[in-house]
Amino acid sequence: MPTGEDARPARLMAKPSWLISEVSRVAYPLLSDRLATAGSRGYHYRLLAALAEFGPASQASLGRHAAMDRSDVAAAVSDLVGRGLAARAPDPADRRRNVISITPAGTAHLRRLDELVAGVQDELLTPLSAAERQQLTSLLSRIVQHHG
Amino acid sequence: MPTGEDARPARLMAKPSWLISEVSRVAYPLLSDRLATAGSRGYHYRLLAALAEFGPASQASLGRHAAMDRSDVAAAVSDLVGRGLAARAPDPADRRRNVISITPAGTAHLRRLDELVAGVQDELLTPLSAAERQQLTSLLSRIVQHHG
DNA sequence: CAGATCTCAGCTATACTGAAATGC
DNA sequence: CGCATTTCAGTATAGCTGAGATCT
Repeated sequence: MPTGEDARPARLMAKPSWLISEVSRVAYPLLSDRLATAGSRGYHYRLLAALAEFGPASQASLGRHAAMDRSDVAAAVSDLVGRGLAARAPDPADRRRNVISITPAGTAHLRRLDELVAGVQDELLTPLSAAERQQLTSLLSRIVQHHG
Repeated sequence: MPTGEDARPARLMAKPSWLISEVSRVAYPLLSDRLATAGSRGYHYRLLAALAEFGPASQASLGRHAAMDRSDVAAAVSDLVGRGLAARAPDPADRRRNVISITPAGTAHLRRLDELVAGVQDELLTPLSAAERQQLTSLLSRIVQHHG
């Protein structure tokens, strides 16, 4: 094995879509492992965040806020309810719906997850200055908004 | 449903790791669908790129260059060989290894995939100027290099 | 012996699809 | 009727793990 095998094809290194997927691949286990220390996954954090910021909502509405599929919302909400972090109740005004709400324990849990997630940002963006992190966030936000 | 349900929790929108995964989620079907028009997937492009730029290599070496798992390399190489885009031959110097090489048809196919992938970059980065695209690429590259 | 390579079976999480039952 | 909601079963992919056989 003569030369460095960690080298990547130049074709890939020059493609933003490749870099994005590589950073995403780096970020995923960082986030996933941290959340796991609190017995949670990304879906749980996203749902709790949506519940905390937008208030009680149906599962369908929740899925739109948290950018999750209806199918995955159902399963993840059941997890949260099972752990006492959220409550599921029938909607008296529309009996097709469940109204999901965050519990006090859920709010406390979200705060804990917030700290874990903040730590991941620092770890992921270590090589960037504060100004560069802001720049990156801004550029990515515009891409996300455009494809919204 | 009073207010916009496309709104995302502020907690998420402020997290680079979330934005990265969102952009990655947008980019994936763009890339995947385009490559599918040529009967290929991301793994195929990455392998062909590594073969074209680093020359014939063992599957293990190929996996390191293309950032792929040994297991996935085996399956994807079999795909390429089956389509005549790569060749698999035993290494006379080390009989544990297969030497994988790109064929002329593989080189031609790679050129075609290159055009498709280039189109995806434009589509993904539509809202950004040329300078901003360069900036984004640079920031992402530094993150990737740091976590290499 | 340790260590590398290849193959295969299987696993997890994300993301998604289809269908059915229920209700507006 | 059309449409929305929930639930369940199932699919696909990327990425990864473990085990075993082979070879250096």
